[in-house]
Amino acid sequence: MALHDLRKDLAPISSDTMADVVEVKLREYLKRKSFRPGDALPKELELADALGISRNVLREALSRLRMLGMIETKKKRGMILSRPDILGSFERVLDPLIIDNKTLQDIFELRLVLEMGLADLLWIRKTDKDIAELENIARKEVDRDATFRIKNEIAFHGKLYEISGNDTLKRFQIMLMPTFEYVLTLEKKPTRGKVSHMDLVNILKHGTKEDFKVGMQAHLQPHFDRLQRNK
Amino acid sequence: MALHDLRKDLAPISSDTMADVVEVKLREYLKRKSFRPGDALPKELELADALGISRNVLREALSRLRMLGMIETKKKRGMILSRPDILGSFERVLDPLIIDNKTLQDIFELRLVLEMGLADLLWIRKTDKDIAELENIARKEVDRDATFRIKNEIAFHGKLYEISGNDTLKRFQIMLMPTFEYVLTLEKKPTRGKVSHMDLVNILKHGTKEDFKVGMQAHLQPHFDRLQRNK
DNA sequence: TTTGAGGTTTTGTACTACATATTAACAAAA
DNA sequence: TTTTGTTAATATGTAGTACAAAACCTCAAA
Repeated sequence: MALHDLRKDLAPISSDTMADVVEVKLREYLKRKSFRPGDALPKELELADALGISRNVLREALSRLRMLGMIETKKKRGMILSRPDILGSFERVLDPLIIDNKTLQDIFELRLVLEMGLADLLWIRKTDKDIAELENIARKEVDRDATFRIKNEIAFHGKLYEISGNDTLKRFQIMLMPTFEYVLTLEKKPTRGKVSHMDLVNILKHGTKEDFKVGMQAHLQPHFDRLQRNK
Repeated sequence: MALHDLRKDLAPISSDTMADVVEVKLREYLKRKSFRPGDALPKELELADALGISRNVLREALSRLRMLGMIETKKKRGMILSRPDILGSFERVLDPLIIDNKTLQDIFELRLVLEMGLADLLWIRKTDKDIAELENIARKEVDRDATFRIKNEIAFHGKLYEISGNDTLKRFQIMLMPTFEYVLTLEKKPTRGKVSHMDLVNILKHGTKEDFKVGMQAHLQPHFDRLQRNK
């Protein structure tokens, strides 16, 4: 019988290490006991004893939770539960160089989707001050070289997310940006939409939300064209 | 002088553990040497020696990278670099119960933004088969109880993301869903938009992309109203 | 050619020991 | 009485050793 036929019937056994198991158990434990941020956790030896494992393994699992920001430890006070930074761990693995092409493409699209969906939030939160600052950014980019335009492009869209008043969203898009840029470099020719940043500013100032959606779509049209071509 | 005044001038010193440092160093090392997925890494003892640390500390750092999916280890073969699951670590911390309210709200909005920005992708990728399946889901939800409607709500929007053809996006929204639902339960009265799922299906079938954007906006209008109120 | 035995290597786990930082308690000094 | 200094206790951080377990290799035997 061929190997791949066998594989269908007998999947390779999953060999979780103790640290893997303990990590899950600890997370379940924290949840079940409904600890609140700031609450003190049992000490390492107690946990290790309770789980019937060495302090070594326990610490490997704790190290993971500590990386996620779920717990903090002080030398004598012991461990306390804390609020994880939900984007922190995401940031660690979001490196264009280690992500496969399919996922890179997915992230590229994800940013397009975010950009397109931003209008409703903007219209709820935008202020005259915001728009003035955005206009400042847009005004700077005429007649500058490519390097500057890229930096300004980031500044402009970054400011848009800032206006959305959503810190998580803003941080998220900042993290997505390098991947977005990276995918662009894979393409040969530079792409520019028919609607400029300044056009978008003017729509924000005098236009309607629907105008803005149409405008943003036109601004990003070259990217959508590419998706269409690779369909 | 008051304590918080002092804090402004003298920030508490950050005491990174060795594991923290080693984790960063390892990530830099992997990047600098531009390892490719599948490449074998030096063995633990060699790494520990090179870094001048105990195998213990090294393993705590490795444990983190292993959690992120950046490396895999086999008993004798040693460690190999692998592709991290970019959403895996995100999933671990995305629990409504341990996230602060501000971030919960941010995530709620994030999902709204995604939903609103989905139209362009849908129009590039949708097929008749997709729409038929979506219609099936929408048809089922008439005259059912609340529990069923929630499950169906998830199925419907899940299918939408599936049509987008973007696996990362789909997984992402599935992970966001519990948080979204959780925020909804914080609200008193249930909210229903003027545009139903079936309406959206019909727009997908016969309408334009712009119609769909307007429709989706109306569908989610109650949520945006709430944001507006809490402005 | 396949099977089996034995040896080797590398990770996985356990245990011990000690360093270090932090807290608490108490004594001493202003 | 309040502040400062000292000491002891304690939990985490780090190091080191030892061995188990799994995977691989080689070679011999069926």
